[in-house]
Amino acid sequence: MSVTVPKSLVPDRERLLAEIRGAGLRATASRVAVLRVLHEESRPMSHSDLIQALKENTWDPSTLYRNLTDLAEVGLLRRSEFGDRTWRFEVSCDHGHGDHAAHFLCRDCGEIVCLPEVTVTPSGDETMPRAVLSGAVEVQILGQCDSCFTPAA
Amino acid sequence: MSVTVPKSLVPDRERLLAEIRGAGLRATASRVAVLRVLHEESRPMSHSDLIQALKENTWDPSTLYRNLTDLAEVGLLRRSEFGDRTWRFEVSCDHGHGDHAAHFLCRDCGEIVCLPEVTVTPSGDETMPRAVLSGAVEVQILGQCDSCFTPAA
DNA sequence: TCCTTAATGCAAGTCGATTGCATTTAGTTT
DNA sequence: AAACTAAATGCAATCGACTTGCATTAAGGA
Repeated sequence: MSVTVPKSLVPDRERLLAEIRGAGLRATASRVAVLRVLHEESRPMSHSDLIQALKENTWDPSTLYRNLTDLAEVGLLRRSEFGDRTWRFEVSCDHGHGDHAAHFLCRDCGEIVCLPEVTVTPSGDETMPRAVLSGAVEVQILGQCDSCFTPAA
Repeated sequence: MSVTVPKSLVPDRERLLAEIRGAGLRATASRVAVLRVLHEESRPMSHSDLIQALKENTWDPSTLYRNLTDLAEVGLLRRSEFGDRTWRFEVSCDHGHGDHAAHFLCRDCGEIVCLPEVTVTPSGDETMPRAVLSGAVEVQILGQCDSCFTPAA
C-alpha cells in the first residue's frame, strides 16, 4: 500500500529559475538543486537532510545552509523549528496552508505530520494577541503520535 | 499600568522541600533555588535565564542544567521548546493548563505569552493523530505579537 | 554519627547554526 | 563578446545550547 507522489508537480528547471529570480535572488546551481529537492520531498527537511539528499554534489555545507536561509528569507521556503533544536525547511506553498501552517509533532519519535487544516479558537479574548485572532499564525501541536501510542503500556 | 504579582503564591521553603522530596529527588540548595525562581517568575525560563536569575550564587551551569532536566523529568517542571532552539522550563501546575498547555510565541521579539485556553478544531478528521482528537496535546502558536505589529510599516 | 548513593563541580566534547574573508560567478553593462 | 560589480561560494573558525565523564561532595536514611 504505497502512495505515488506525482513528480509532475515539481516545477521544471525553467520554473525553478523563475521562482528564484522572481524573488530577487541569483539562480545558482545549488539554489536550484535545493529548491528542487524540497519540491520533490514536499516535507520539512533539515540542513543535514539536504546535505544527505545532495551528497552527490560537492557543495559546501555552509553554502547549502545559506541557500536555505536565503530562500526562506525571500519567502520561497518556510523555516520552522520543531523542538529538536534543528531548523526545518519546506516549500511555502505546499500543503495548501499558506500563512496558516499546522504541524503535528510526536514527542516520542519526532515524526512531523502536516495537518490539513485546524481552527484555533481562543476563549480568553482580549488578552489574545491580534495575530491569533486574525489567524496570521503558525500552529504546532505536540503530542504522541498514533504509532507511539501504546494503550496501558 | 502594572500588575502586582502575588508573591504569596510562591511556596515557602518547607513546601518546596516537600515538592522536591515528594518527587523522589534530594532537596539540594540549587534545586530549591531553581524551583523557587520558577515559581516566582511564573513564565517559561531558559537555562541562561536561570543562570542570570541566580548569578549571586556560584552554582555551576551544568548543575543548573541538570537541576532543570531532573525536575522536569519527575514532572515538577514542564520543558518546552519555542522555536529558538532553546529549552524553556516552567512550573507544571501554573497557568491552570495541565496537560493542555498553550503558548503564543512572537517570531520577532521572542516574547512568550501563556494563552488562557484555546480549542483546536481539526477539519481533516481521519488522518488526524488520536492525540489531537483527544486533546492530549500541547499547542504552540507562532506569529507576531501586538508590540511588534506595525500597521503599514 | 556513619555510610551509601545521589548530586555537584570542573573540564571537555558534541552538534547545529553562524560568520569572516578571500575567491569565484551570475547577471549586467559596455 | 569582453568587462565589470555585486552577490554567492568555499573554507575555516567560531558560537551557543546542550551533554557527558569522572573525581569529589553532601543528602538523608541506617
